[in-house]
Amino acid sequence: MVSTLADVARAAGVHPGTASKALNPDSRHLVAALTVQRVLEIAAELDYQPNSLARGLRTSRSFTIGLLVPDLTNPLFPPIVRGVEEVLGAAGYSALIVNTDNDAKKEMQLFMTLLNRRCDGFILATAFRHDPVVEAIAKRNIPAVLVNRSTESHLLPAVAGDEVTEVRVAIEFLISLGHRRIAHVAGPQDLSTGYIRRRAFLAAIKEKGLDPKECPVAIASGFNEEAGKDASKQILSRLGKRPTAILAANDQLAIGVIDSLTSFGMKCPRDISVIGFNDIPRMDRINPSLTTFALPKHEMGVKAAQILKAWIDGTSIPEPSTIHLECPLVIRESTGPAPA
Amino acid sequence: MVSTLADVARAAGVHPGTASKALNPDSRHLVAALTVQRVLEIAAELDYQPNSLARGLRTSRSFTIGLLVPDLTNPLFPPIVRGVEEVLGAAGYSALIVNTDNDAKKEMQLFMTLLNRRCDGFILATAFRHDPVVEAIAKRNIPAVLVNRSTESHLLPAVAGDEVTEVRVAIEFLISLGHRRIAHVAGPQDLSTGYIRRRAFLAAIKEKGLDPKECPVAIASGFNEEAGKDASKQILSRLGKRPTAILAANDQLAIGVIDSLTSFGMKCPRDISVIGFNDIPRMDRINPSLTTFALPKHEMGVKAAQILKAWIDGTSIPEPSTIHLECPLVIRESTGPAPA
DNA sequence: ACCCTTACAACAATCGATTGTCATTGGTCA
DNA sequence: TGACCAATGACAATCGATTGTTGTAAGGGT
Repeated sequence: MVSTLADVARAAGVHPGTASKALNPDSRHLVAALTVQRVLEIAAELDYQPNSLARGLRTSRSFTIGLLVPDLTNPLFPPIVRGVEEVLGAAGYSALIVNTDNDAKKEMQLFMTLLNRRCDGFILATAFRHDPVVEAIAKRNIPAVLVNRSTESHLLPAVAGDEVTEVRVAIEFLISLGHRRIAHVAGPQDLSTGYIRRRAFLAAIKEKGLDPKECPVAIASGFNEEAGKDASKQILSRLGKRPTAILAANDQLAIGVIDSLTSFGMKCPRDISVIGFNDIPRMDRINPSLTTFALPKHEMGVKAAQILKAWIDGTSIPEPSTIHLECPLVIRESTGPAPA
Repeated sequence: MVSTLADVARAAGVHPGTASKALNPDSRHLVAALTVQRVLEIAAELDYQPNSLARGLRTSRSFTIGLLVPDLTNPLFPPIVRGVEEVLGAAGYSALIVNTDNDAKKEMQLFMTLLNRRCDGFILATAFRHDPVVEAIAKRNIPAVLVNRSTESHLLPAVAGDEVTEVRVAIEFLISLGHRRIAHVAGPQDLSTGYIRRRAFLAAIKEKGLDPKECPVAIASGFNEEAGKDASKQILSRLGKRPTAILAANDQLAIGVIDSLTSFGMKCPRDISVIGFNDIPRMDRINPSLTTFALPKHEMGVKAAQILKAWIDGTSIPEPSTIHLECPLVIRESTGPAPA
């Protein structure tokens, strides 16, 4: 069916080992130019393509990377994946992509299957703040880079947004619009994106001298619209004055917040301003369009892939620290002046 | 670092071949129960995991499938991918996913690299009506299933929406709203999704006795918003009476159509009703929310994967014909009664 | 008591490519 | 002319698992 190295060697009248050397640019100098040419021609003629399994077995380099994402249908991740593939694909790597659904058990299990496939490296968009998979990777000293999320213990390099700055910018922006009572719908606290943004929110509130009692926080059970709606309702049902702005830990939560308003007879941005995170597609077209931070998703993927590639190649062993990329605030209709 | 079969065999005091048989449920009966148990225990103790490269090389089964999509950031595809992984992942397969960007050359090249990785089968969401990759696959008799798109020559099984029916339903629905001048923004004609829908549109117009001269068609250069906008402008700039409804070949085109209206001083649905295809996420939240056909994306992935799995397993060799899944019309704000 | 079957496990070949070692040839230099 | 060296390519071991073949001992039947 497909021709093997032995086929090429036979047709060229040389030993398979010689054919291998002729085909491989690095060892080609060990073979006479004439022989190289003959082998090359016959290889082309037979449409020879090396069997990556055999090569991988021998060289223990599979030119495959494992890419773990929580859920591809979350529009945050495809651009990251594309950034990764752009860099790694050009270098000859293919990506095995799996969805973990934020399930730690599933994550570990899928990681093990990828490991058995002898992936040369991993990119994880799935990290929990305490993540057994990350620990397993670090212990085995396997090249891997985190993206979007980071772990509490800095075992691996990570690429993420500059969340602390973003939260501060959001609060400053809301204050500039006259808001004083600002609430936060936080994401799950076992994820860095949920935890760091909440801590940054509390810090920013304090820093700006706002009254913490009037700046409540509700923790959503997931990064989805339903959870955002629930958390928002918690905040709005509290006794005392309602906030005039809500910072949500991502766009889906923000949408949930906006959805929750009608049942309180309120409207965004008239009564409540809402800010999200990430700027997933079409946030400019929903109603009201959403003010949010434009996470450089593609760039994050590219950056993470570059670090991983250099690590695998042995060009540079990265520091296990987080690279923070800047995210511009995109101002749209969901934010406006605080009601009088 | 990681333990091999030889390690397990040595520790258990048996020959590697015996250990292999003990570990493999199918050949386990060839080994004494006591020995099986000992091998199993030691394997667990050493955390033995078979090297899939070695196994794949020997058995020529990699338990890997190749998944070609045009662009993961198009929200149509992630749900399909998840459907595929749900079925195939459970059966022990991992998926190598690549983006072709509707570039035939890239498609062929990526296919070849996947082929060298000895994928057991392929799922293609990338097919052109005439597709060299599909031909190459069919010629080599490799298990593969098309999804969402089909080819002109039915070389491989395909899973797609029931486009002809959908188009007819759309036209009937618009007629029932009083529309008589209905235009079509078609997709690229080298894709079945562009071609079939256009042909179905022409057929439905004829069938319903509408005047073809008042039911113009414009062909968009791609399935994106910009191309939809351009095509729509072509239609609206024509001499004569403008259409009161436009059927777009997918949701992104429909959005482009809606965007184009302002420059003509028109509004959807007041002046023009718009219908899309696929019901990608958040079409219920844009303004106006979009009437469209809810393509069962996840189910398509599941179906395609099931067919592929059965084929690979040799359980059943599928007919190279297209399975059409039903798509309900989701009626939203973008369609309304024809203006008087 | 002998033959035959059965159960078991060791053995070895194999998948396809890579790579270090070794043998041969021809040429250079003293 | 003889020693030496460079160039070349054949050879063989190897990666790790699978699987058909072979050898051996125990057990059953007559």
